[in-house]
Amino acid sequence: MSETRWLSGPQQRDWRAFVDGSVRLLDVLDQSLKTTHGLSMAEYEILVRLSEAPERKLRMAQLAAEASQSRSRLSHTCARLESKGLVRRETCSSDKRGVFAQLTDEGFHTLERASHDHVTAVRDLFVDVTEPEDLEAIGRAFTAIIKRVDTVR
Amino acid sequence: MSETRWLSGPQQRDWRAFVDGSVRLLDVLDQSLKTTHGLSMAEYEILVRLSEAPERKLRMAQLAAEASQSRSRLSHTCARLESKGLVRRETCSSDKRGVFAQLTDEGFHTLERASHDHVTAVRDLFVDVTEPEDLEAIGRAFTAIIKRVDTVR
DNA sequence: CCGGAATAGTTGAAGCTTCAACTTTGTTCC
DNA sequence: GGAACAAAGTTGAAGCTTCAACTATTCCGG
Repeated sequence: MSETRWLSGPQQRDWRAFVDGSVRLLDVLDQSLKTTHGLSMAEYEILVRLSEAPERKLRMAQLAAEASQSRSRLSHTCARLESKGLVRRETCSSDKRGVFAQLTDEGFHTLERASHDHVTAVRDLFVDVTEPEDLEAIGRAFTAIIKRVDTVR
Repeated sequence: MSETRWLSGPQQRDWRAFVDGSVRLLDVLDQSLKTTHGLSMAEYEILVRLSEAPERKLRMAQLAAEASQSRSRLSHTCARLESKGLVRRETCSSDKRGVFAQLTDEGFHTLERASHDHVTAVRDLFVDVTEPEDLEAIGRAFTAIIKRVDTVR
């Protein structure tokens, strides 16, 4: 076991700012979605991905990948969304192991309402307090991180 | 209710890269800490804050604020850490409502071991795939976000 | 100095996530 | 063609977080 290579002072400050900031930011967005629309951010992400898919439906595995969730978690969450009437599930005819999740009309309208407030909050708390070039840097950096992290998962 | 001001295409890409990337990154770090040292990242953060405090102890409320956790969550988590022998709690003599959490020696040594691997992972998955100027941008941006979010909480 | 409001922290239940085991269906290859 | 293996999802239990209610103590205005 090698000697630990600690982060430099500035690196550590930047890293901690990110961890604290992202935890708090995602927390507030989650609360806000939950209290005003009864959705968690995880549920919201699922509705968004479905709304953008052809016929507003996706296979469970793909939906899980796009929403960065485990399959198990998606199963449970979809069950909840289904019982709220926002999503419907149907088995895939060509591959009988498979299941499609599809956004219902009610789900779509719930998403329309929720996304208005959500985007407003994202602007208020994130975009509007970040310099445009810093926002680009964030996009660049996290795109690379996603690629890196996915090699390890 | 006003018209929704959507994010621009690039803004949306940057925002989504951040959300996906941070979820996946924090996820992997959490798994890794959990499997190799039996600690969640939330627990790890608590140990870190305590280790840096004078006498390695802090009041519960301050610890909660520093670790970006609710008091309730901290109570539960501290109870678990206490039962693992990593933390000890004692009431404050000057304010009998108050409680100090203190890192035990065992907690300190657990942290020493865990932080080695954790920092290595943070380098591998975050620092080393990010351009230095992008890292600075992240630090700057999230420092501002913390300030903004804390006005709303 | 007393009664009401505020602060510190805990608790138990409900809700969500993770984990491991399981069922069903598809794929491979001999 | 069928045995072994892999892939898609689901399930229930255990673990962690959130929520609301609660106790105990301190602060503050009159």
